Amino acid sequence: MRRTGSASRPSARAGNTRQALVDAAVDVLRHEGFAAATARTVAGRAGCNQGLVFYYFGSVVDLLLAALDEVSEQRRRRYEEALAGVGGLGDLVDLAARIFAEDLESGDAALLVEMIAGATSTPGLGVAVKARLVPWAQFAAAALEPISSRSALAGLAGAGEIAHATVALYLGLELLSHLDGDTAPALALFERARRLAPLADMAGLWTGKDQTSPTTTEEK
Amino acid sequence: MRRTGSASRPSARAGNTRQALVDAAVDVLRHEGFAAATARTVAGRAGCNQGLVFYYFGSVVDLLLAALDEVSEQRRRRYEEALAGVGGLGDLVDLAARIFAEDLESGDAALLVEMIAGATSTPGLGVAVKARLVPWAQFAAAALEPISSRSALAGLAGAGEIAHATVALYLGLELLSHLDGDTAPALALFERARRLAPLADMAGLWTGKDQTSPTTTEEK
DNA sequence: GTCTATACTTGGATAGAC
DNA sequence: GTCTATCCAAGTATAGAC
Repeated sequence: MRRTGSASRPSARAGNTRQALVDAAVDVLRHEGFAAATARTVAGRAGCNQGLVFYYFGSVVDLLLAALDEVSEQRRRRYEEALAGVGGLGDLVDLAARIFAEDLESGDAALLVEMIAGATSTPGLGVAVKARLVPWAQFAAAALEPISSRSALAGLAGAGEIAHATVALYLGLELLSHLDGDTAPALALFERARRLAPLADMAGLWTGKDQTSPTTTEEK
Repeated sequence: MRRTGSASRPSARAGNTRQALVDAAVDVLRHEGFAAATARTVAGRAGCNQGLVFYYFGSVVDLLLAALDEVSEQRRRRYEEALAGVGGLGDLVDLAARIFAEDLESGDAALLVEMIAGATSTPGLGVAVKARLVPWAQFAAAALEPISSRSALAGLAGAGEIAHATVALYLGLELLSHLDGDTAPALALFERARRLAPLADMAGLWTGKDQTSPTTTEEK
């Protein structure tokens, strides 16, 4: 097998140190948190020298933002893919439950929360993180659109409001779950929602693509 | 005016350095975040020497926990006082909106979130914070009790589940608000809830102290 | 109780050899 | 591109003077 030029141990990186650093940063943020995500720790996990963090990213914060970008992009793709198959409130709750469980398990949700909370003590990080949060809010708004703008609830609450609340709930549940590693309460909540979804579905909370009022029996 | 014994500047502390340190820690956690809450920063704000943190609290973390205790106790008292006057869903939403706006404004919610998120990178802090979170969850459960156990929703979801979700939403909204200092979305959400409350009230979501079901007038 | 001084550690960032 | 070496700043914690 081919070795990289220098004599350093090949470790976890196959010729792409920059990517190895991003991956390592993701890993550290996920499991050790923002405060532990130092240049030395991350570089150590990537199997390379600490100075390379600055060579590639200029600063630690920029590396962490790159890590956030990485998972955000992955998640966004997966979410939108999954959303395509949703045809009712039951489906949507199933999807939300699955997504949340995955993000909780993988630590992706934790990473996001750490970056948000860490932004408080790093000037300028707040706006950068917020910009990267926009896609998540948009995804939530899109997913909830059949409820917020075409259902029986339409007009009672704005789509943006519902999306904001949903993202907040997602983050808050992660925060609590991560506190003691107990994901049971959050998962139970989604399980409950899953069981309640059919009821709400029948009550007219979800409407199909082109159905605006229950008066016409055109095509379903 | 009386001066304290030594020649140091009287600053913000009137003879009680320990309390001044706690207050300063509260202040720093509120506005600068967990990562900025170092012995030097806090002691500086308290107007005393950095070494006194260790003299009084043994470690920085223990000082921060004392700060968390301080605000938790204050909040708990205020909440329970306010809860006494609640007589319907409308009242409850008003109370929640007011409490949340206050906690957002004062930074108390931010302090809690910072401690939770910071716990990730400090071994042992997680359980300590969780223990201090129990009263908040209990308060939420008590406040929501008329909805979760005696209303039309009773049986659909457990009281613990609803309380957990409520606390999570509270924390998540703070997280988002603090990100860019924009509290508008969160406040708009509560404003919306406030307007919707009367509707839900009429729909039977709230029941009085001794009303258990519309069929029997016996006591439960 | 409070301060000064200091030991020790860790982290961000740069310079320069290879 | 990667490493070693190093500088400097900041943090925790302790010792000891007052």
